[in-house]
Amino acid sequence: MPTTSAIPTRERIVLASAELFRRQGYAGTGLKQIVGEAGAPFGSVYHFFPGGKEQLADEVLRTGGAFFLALYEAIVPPAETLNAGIEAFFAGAGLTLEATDYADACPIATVAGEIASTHETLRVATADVFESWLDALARDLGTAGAEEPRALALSLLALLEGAFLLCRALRSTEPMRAGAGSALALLPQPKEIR
Amino acid sequence: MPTTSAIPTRERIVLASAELFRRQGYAGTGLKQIVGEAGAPFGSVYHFFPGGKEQLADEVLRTGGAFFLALYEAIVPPAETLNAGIEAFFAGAGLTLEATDYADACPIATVAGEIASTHETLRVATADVFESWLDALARDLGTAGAEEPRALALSLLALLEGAFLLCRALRSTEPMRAGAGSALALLPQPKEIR
DNA sequence: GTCTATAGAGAGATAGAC
DNA sequence: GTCTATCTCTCTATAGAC
Repeated sequence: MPTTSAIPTRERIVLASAELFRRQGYAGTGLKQIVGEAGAPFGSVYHFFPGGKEQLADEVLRTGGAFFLALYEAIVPPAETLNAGIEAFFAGAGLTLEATDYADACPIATVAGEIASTHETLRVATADVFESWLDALARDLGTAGAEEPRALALSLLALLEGAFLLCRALRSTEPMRAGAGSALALLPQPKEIR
Repeated sequence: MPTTSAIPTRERIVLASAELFRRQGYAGTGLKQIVGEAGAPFGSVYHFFPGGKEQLADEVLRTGGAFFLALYEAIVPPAETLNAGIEAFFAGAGLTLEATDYADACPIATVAGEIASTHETLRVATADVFESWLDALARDLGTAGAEEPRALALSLLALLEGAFLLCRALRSTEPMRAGAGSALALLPQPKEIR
């Protein structure tokens, strides 16, 4: 262990921003709070992100989106069946909500809602992230035999996002469990003898 | 410069706040912007809402929730079948999104997401509103023969909320149409006469 | 390059004139 | 009671010391 700092300053800023943005939103999170949480000097934000808060948020949304996609890829495709994979993903979402006192839900939804009509470049970033998720989900749905993979992917993602919001507002995982049940009902049923 | 106004100052403030909060969120909307939009003097906010921004937001969330519930009651129960009512409600949501350039979605979702972990009194307000909607929806689902009305109501509301978010981010009504299709698939099928 | 100090704008909130 | 003027605080952003 030659040197001290484990995580570089730039990365600490991105990680702290990701956590705060998803919990408090974009406008509700100040750069002062971010550098405080990251243990970084204020000027580092503009050293690493000359475009300021908006450039930082853009990168946070895209990296958070990529991380969530990787989580999906690690859980769903390796599962024995698509149903089991989707069920595990919803269950994991509920566990994370409980473990974080209903703070950590979708990494981009809170920001997506508040900036959709006001910050066009960030809106595009959220759209790109959602499309990347939809592509992966539709791919797996098609493989599993869904007739309209794109439409079903949209519905399943909407179910998840809506359940995230309701769970946080109601402080309960009941909406996530209900959403999981409905998700399974919408999936193409595994081939069976009829 | 008008000497009198048809709508009282207090109501104009609430209406302007409702529009701005749902589009820009709570932290993203300033009181200065609200009174500017409402054509009211700044001091009126603290005259009518001594509790400041948070008291104003609490009332905005609750009145917006009641209005949306009234919209539901006006569209869904009078419909010939529950399926037709739900379909009409989703269709209306899509039309409103298009007509407002994807600005007007759920009246409380944007705020609900950003304050869930930071403003407990507002979080309770959003929870109360969601529960009032769920009660009405579960009531109608039970009447229509759903086996688990509460769980299904949660899923349908999650579908709607998630579709709202995706529509705004993608600037398309495709998620709302997909959500409507899935909503109908989840509903209890109308009894057949034989 | 890293970090501090501060500028300038705008926030929420308040006091007091009328 | 209605409305104006201003207070203090915090925000994003920048300049410059080290």
